[in-house]
Amino acid sequence: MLHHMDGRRDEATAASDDLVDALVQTSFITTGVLSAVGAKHDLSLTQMRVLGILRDRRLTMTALAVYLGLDKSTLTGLVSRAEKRGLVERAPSERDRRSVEVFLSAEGLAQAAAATAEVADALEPVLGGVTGPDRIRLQSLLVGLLTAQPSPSTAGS
Amino acid sequence: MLHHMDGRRDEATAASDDLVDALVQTSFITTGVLSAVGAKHDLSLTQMRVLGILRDRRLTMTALAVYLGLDKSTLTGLVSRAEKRGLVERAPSERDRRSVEVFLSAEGLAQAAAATAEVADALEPVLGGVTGPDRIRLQSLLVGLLTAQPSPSTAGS
DNA sequence: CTTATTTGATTTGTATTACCAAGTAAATGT
DNA sequence: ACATTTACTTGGTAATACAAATCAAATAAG
Repeated sequence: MLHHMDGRRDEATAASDDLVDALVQTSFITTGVLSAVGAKHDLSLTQMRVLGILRDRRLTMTALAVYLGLDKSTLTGLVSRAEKRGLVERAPSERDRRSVEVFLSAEGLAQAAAATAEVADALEPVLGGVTGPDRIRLQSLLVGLLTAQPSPSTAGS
Repeated sequence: MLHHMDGRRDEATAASDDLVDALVQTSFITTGVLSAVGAKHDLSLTQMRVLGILRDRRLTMTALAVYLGLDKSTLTGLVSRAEKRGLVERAPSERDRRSVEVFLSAEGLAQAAAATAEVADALEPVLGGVTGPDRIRLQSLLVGLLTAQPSPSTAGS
C-alpha cells in the first residue's frame, strides 16, 4: 500500500491517512503529557523513558541505546547526568569487562514509581473521551498493535 | 478515579494502568517513526511538527509556540533555522505590527507533503497488528479521544 | 598463538533544542 | 498621557544528540 505504482494516492491509502493522523496526534498529546509530568521533577522526556525502561530491567549502555533509538555516545552523557543525580547506577559487567550495565538506584526506583502514577493521573483527562467498554477496546487494539512489533522497538516507559 | 483519597491504587486504577501503558508505548513507537522519517530529511521531530502544523495554517509565533507547547523564545531560533533553510517564511502581521506570522514556503509545503506520505508509509508496518475492521475501530476510538481534548492541545502533524 | 578485526564504551567537538530573564516595540487600559 | 500588557527577540546556560576518534577487551584469522 502506498507505493502508488500509478503515481497517485488511492482511496485505501486516503482512509489509512486518517488513522495515521489520529495516531500521530494522539502520540503528540501523550508525549506532551509525559513531558509535562517529567518537567515537574526536572526530568526530560528521555530521562522519563530511561526510568520507565529500567524499571524492570538491567541493561548495558548499548542495549539501552537501542531501546531508546539513540546513539551510544548520547547515552554516556545521559546516564552520567542521571547517575550524578542518584537516579541510576553503573556497574561493570562480569561476563564482558568492556560492558557497563545500568540500573535504577533505590531513589531512581522510587522516582520511577511516582512518575508512573503521576502519568496515569495526568492521562486520565486525556482519556476522557474514551469511556467504559471503549477503554477495553482501545486497550486491546493497542496491545494488538504492540505485540505485532518487531522486538525492541517495543521500547518505552 | 485515581485520586486515591485512601492513599492506594485500587483495581480500577490498576486496569487503567494497562491502557496507559499501551498508549505510552504506542506513542513512543510512533514518535520514533516520525523521528526516523524526519532524520532522513535532516528534520528534527519538532521541525516535523512545525511542517505538519503549518501545512494548512498560518500562525503567529506565539500561537505556534502554544501548539508545540514550547516557550516563545524557543520558537525564534526554531523558525529562524527553518527560514534559513527555506522551509518557512516570516511576515509581519497587518492587524498587529508586533506580531510575526509564520507559514510554509513552496519548498516547505513540498517537504511537508512528502514527509506526510513517508510517515504514512513508515507507519504501515507498525499498524501491521491491526487489520481490516480493527483499523476503523482504532481510528474512531482515537478520533473520539482527540475530539474530547480541550482545544489546541490538539497540536500535531 | 599471534595478529587483525570487531565490539562496547567514552571523549571531543559541534549543532540543535529548550528554558529563563531581560529588553524593545507596539497595542491596550486607565 | 502614562502605565501595563502583549509579541517577539536577545543573551546566557544547560541538556540533548550525533559523528568521528580513541581505548580496551573480546573474537576471528592466519
